[in-house]
Amino acid sequence: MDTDDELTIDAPHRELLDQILDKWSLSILNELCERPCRFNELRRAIPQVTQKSLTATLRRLERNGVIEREVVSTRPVAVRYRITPLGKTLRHPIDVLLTWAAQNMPAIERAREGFDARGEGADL
Amino acid sequence: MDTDDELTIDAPHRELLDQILDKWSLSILNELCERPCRFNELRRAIPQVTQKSLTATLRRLERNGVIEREVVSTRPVAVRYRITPLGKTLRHPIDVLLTWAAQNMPAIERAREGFDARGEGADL
DNA sequence: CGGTATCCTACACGATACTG
DNA sequence: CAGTATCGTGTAGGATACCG
Repeated sequence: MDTDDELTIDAPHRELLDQILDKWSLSILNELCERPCRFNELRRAIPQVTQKSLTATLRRLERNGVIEREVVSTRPVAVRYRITPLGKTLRHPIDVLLTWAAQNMPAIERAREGFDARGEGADL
Repeated sequence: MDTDDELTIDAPHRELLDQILDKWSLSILNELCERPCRFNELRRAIPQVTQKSLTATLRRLERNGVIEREVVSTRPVAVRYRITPLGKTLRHPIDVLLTWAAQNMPAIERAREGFDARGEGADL
């Protein structure tokens, strides 16, 4: 437990994590880890996301090399997104994160209630 | 590797992760995992953060029960922040994340260059 | 020292309309 | 189907000043 970790978080790391842990990326990656998806499949899988945000997020993930965009020139066009080998290396970190969230959600909720009951952050 | 993960990301999970993986939380938690810190120690450790953002982030982390705030009523007051047992459970997820970032940064940078060179996202 | 209180601005994000 | 274009808004977060 005392792995003496000297990991720091410099700007490039922060920027990278911002691009991959942002509002929609986690859901998209989680989805694409299970199977390749077309654009509208993703929309249905993540109903809250708008076209615009989905497009933007997909582009960003593609730019970072974690997903791939393949255009099938049928009629009408089909576009299929899939995870890349690099993207697959994200699966473990994401799983760890989601598992943590699932396991600790109750404790977090209790903590919030206690905090809020004391009115220490009435404006949060 | 085929753990058949059916982890989904519903709103509460997303909200929770947003509060803990946001711009400054990772740096703060990473710092507090190593030692308790006073307010201005944290500012020095993370020079880019402003007072306002640091205060806000600390409050949010406190609300979620992952850090503790102890006021030492000396003259002038001292305030010491420390990680809680619940917060310590975050160390592994964070380490996994930072390790991933460190290991894959070069690959990501190459992917970005390739993408940008093709001009596919001239406006990103 | 460890914060609040204001003010301000960029940008993330949603809503809506249109297109090859 | 898979986007692009345009507009409008909320708000995260920086700059600055002040306080117990």
